[in-house]
Amino acid sequence: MPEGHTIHRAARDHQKLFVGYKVDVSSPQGRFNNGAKSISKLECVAVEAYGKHLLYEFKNDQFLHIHLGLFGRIRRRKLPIEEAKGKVRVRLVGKTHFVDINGPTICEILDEESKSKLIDRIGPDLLRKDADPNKFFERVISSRAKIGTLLMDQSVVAGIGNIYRTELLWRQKIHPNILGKDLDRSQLENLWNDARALLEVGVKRNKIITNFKKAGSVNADSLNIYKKKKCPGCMGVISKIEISGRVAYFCVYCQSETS
DNA sequence: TTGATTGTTACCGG
DNA sequence: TCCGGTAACAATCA
Repeated sequence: MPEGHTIHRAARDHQKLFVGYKVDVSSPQGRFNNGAKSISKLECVAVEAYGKHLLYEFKNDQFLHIHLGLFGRIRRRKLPIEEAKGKVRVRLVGKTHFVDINGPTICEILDEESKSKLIDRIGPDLLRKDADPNKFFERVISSRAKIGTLLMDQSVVAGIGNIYRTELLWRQKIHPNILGKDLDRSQLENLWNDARALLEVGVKRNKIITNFKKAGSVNADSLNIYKKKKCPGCMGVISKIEISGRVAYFCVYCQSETS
């Protein structure tokens, strides 16, 4: 379900719901990853997103760390509590609302030290003001890996997932198989700026939108080529390849393999 | 029942 | 050390 925009949107929303209040955190199925106990009635002092990781900070330097993985979902409802839908692994109960989290790959309680370690291994996050794009440029330019792989590597740049990868590379006319070291600085700056702009739209609209043609026109879809057959640019056939275990789409004509 | 899916990590081999 | 490939884990739906 999530790319970076989903997590940042949740962080902003949950900040309003939980910060300053005592929140009950429990795992209805008793399944925190590291076996830690629930957090009970501790004041929530911050909710932050780092890439696709969601961190709730409580008093006494306790952190609830959530990663939704491929299938995770977040449901937010007004109190009173309703019966859990599906397999709820984490439930947060605040003053006015409760939040159920289904299917995360990670749901664990961290201390300050392990939280710092986590943040250290996450690359610059497109949606954070403190992100340093130079770290992204340097990693890519010195790498022999494909740009299609690097964009999905969250230690290189945080927030991009499989759909944005395809759409970004198409918008910038870059073939996913081009190696990082073969790209130039301006291409990387364009990638960074476009990625950030697209993710910000995603946060605002709660939807991945990479095609901004007016509704009513022939190509009014919100995506350009992801899972599509025809390139809206040249009307050519869209190709598929697997890169880092996920399917990437590209246009042979618009995205040249030689940079 | 099978396959696909907006993700990540550990481990191994080259 | 870097890079690619594979398996494991998570949950739901068509």
